[in-house]
Amino acid sequence: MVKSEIKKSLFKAIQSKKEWEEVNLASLRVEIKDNKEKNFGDFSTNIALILAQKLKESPKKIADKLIKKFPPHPSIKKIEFSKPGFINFYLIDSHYSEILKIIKKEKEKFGLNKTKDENKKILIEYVSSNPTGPLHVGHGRGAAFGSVLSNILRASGHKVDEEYYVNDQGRQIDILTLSVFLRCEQLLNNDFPYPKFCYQGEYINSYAEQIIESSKEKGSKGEVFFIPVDKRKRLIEELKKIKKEEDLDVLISFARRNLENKFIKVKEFVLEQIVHSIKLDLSKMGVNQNLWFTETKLYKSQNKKPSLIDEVKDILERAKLTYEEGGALWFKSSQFKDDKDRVIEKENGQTTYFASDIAYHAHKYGRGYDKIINVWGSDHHGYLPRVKSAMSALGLDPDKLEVIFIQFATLIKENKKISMSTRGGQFITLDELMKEVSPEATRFFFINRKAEQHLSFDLDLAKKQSKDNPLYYIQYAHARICSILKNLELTKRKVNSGLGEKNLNLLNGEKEEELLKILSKFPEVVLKSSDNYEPHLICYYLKDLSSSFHGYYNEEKILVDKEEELQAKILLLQGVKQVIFNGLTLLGVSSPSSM
RNA sequence: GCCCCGUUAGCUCAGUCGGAUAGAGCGCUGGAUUCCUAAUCCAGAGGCCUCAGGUUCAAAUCCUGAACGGGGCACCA
Repeated sequence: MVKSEIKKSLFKAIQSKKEWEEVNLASLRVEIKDNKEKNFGDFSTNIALILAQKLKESPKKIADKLIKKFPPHPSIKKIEFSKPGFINFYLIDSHYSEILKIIKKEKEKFGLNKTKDENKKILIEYVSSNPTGPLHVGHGRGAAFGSVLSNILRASGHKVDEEYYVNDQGRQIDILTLSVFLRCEQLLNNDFPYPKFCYQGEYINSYAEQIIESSKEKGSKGEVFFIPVDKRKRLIEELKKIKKEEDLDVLISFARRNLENKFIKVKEFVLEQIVHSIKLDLSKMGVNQNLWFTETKLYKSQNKKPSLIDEVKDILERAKLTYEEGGALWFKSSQFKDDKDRVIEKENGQTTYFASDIAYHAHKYGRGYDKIINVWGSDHHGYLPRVKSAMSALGLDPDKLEVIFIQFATLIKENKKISMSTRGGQFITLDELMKEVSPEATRFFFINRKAEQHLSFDLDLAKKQSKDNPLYYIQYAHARICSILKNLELTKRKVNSGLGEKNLNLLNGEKEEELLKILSKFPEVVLKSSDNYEPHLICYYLKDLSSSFHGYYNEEKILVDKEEELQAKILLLQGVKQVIFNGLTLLGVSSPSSM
């Protein structure tokens, strides 16, 4: 926070010089940086170097003038010029220890941004996996990312809604329903063929069994036929003819015709089951979206008004941004920023997934958010230009929509990659992963890498209970502090914060200063990770803090006899404990008091 | 062919809107426990920041090109 004050003061200093009137402050890319090297003070700025170019004056001269004009600041001890043109700021010794009073006061709110002028209303949509099967490892990364980012954005003062978009419409769901039907038939007649293009997962069988069970209960005596007996032969013949994926469409319409409302009922049943299990998996991981938006909603017309999908179609048509070709309806997305035009209504009259997405995103815009964030798998990156094109076409600001692409995750076990093909049901589900390691570790390890990086999730490491495992390392630091505080109680000594606050100057060891410095950086780290959508920064920060604490712990005895020193140290430990807690809470991970 | 992401120590990865001597963990070598949790700590070795140009007072960082790896280019979702 001192940094922003330094920047302001520097600008004031510039303005106070007549010969520098022309300088455009807004265009200056001034930075105030933390110094790694102690000899250069606490902060440094490059302002003199930047101005040197514009003013055609030496950095030294500029720096000298700036230093002279720099208004006094209670936390700044001295300001110095240093080659080749930096200005270094040295803070007074007590500056960093003051942070302990602030932490003490703000407690779990420390690190949260309180500036209200930049608060935004944000919608963040993530996971949104098709409800055609359980979540797998790839979805887990998106889930952890979206959830933690939401926490962080909230911590920075924004109002955040978390949403899951359920694709409960369209062909994939029909294939899913068909798959369940065919499994039912197969369970009742072993010789019934099952196409390889249908869903293969074990969960399909389980749904089929449930359906058969419930049909039995309803009175039909044991033997249940879903397809009318006279049609079964025909169906088996059709099944034998299936050569490619598209051939399934024949079966779907066959099933729809002959099963009538049973098809819809089974579809609804299966969807409900799958969505339920998705919600369950997510909540196990601590992911709880507060909004669930179904694609079906886009197709329903209400109060005699056209459906959302018809509405956007209509707008595009009236704007003459569509045309017919080959029996399909195309949107002229290439007029905006897309490589080619895209189909919104297929030859068979069905609208495409893209059409749904236009309507869906238009609806998001209509809900009054300042920022709309989507978390997508990196394999969808080519999809973004067409969605943005559509938003532009509808007269909406495409920049309001921001998409974060998450790279793929691979699992490592015993130093070997585990292959994860979704085909053939040979994939590892998120639930299995959480059973193998813990839900907490799952969350942490997914966040512990920036989104653009491919992630190797090392199962053995995530289970390890040693410093190799960064999560345990951090949690252990927290537990250690709790243990010390407990020991203090056992010796019948009491915490006296007032005395501690008066003796903060005793925290002058090298390790203590380092800890104080790290603690005071926490608010910046939260802000930065929020501004740049980089939750991983919190993980790295907490590792740093924990490492510094463990070093301190090994070097110095905390529970010393001298009361003043003891109380100051306790205050420091409480600060570290609080910040670890606040950080882990942002990550959605617990802070155990004993391990 | 076009587009997105990556490439930093033996391995896994950080690296501030370009800034002063490039960082951590693992692994390796050597050490630390009569004492608050050794589930820990300390020290050492280990670098052409993939390559080649360019911009700049200053490049791991920005621009151009190349190589390698992952992903994407549907009337699928």
